[in-house]
Amino acid sequence: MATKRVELTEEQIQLIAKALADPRRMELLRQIGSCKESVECSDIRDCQPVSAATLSHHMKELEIAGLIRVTREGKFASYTLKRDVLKAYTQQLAKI
Amino acid sequence: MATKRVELTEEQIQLIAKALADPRRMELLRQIGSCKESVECSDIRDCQPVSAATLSHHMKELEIAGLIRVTREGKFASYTLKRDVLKAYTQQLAKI
DNA sequence: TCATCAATTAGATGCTTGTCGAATTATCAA
DNA sequence: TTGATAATTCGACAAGCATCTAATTGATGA
Repeated sequence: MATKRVELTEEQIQLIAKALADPRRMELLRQIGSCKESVECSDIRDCQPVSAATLSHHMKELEIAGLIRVTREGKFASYTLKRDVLKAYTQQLAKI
Repeated sequence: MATKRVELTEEQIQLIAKALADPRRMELLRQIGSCKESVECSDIRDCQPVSAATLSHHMKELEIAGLIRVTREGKFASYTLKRDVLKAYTQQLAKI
């Protein structure tokens, strides 16, 4: 899927900036982004020394910021990077 | 001055991400960036509803992150955006 | 139906941080 | 030298947040 143009509100920009401010979330986003397709929650838990509760919390922050899409199948959750949103954010910053 | 290539360490990336996470600092950076040349501290105080102490604190954070350069002349301080650093950050993000 | 497992939510805790007023430092003019 | 002004630093406080364990929800297989 080609990334499409996204317009970010000021509120979204702030949510994204905050989401990226935590090192763990930055790392999570990188891991998700490193995969062409989606990444399963359990795969991430294997790599991050953090409780399931904390991981869930961080994923929610990334989702609220609009940086990832969460899809659930049965018991399992998986995540994909929304590249168009990340791109819109970097372009917004570059305009400064 | 042409912006030159800058390589950011992981620590610097985190400092920048944190610096951008506060709405007030984001606003400050925009104001500084909106000026071709440097911006005087007093000009900023006129626009931001914040105490001198708080302003000084934020400027220090931006400076530590490497996003601005602070120059002092006599009693006065002025700030310039380090565009090469900001650019390096956005490029780093875009690589995700 | 029941036990199990994945993920989320709830509640608590300790650390970080944005903010201010007051004190301090540094500069300049009279 | 003294007084005024610009900026920073100090000390304190409240809000926010990353983290955990425990409890809950939801799905699957026996």
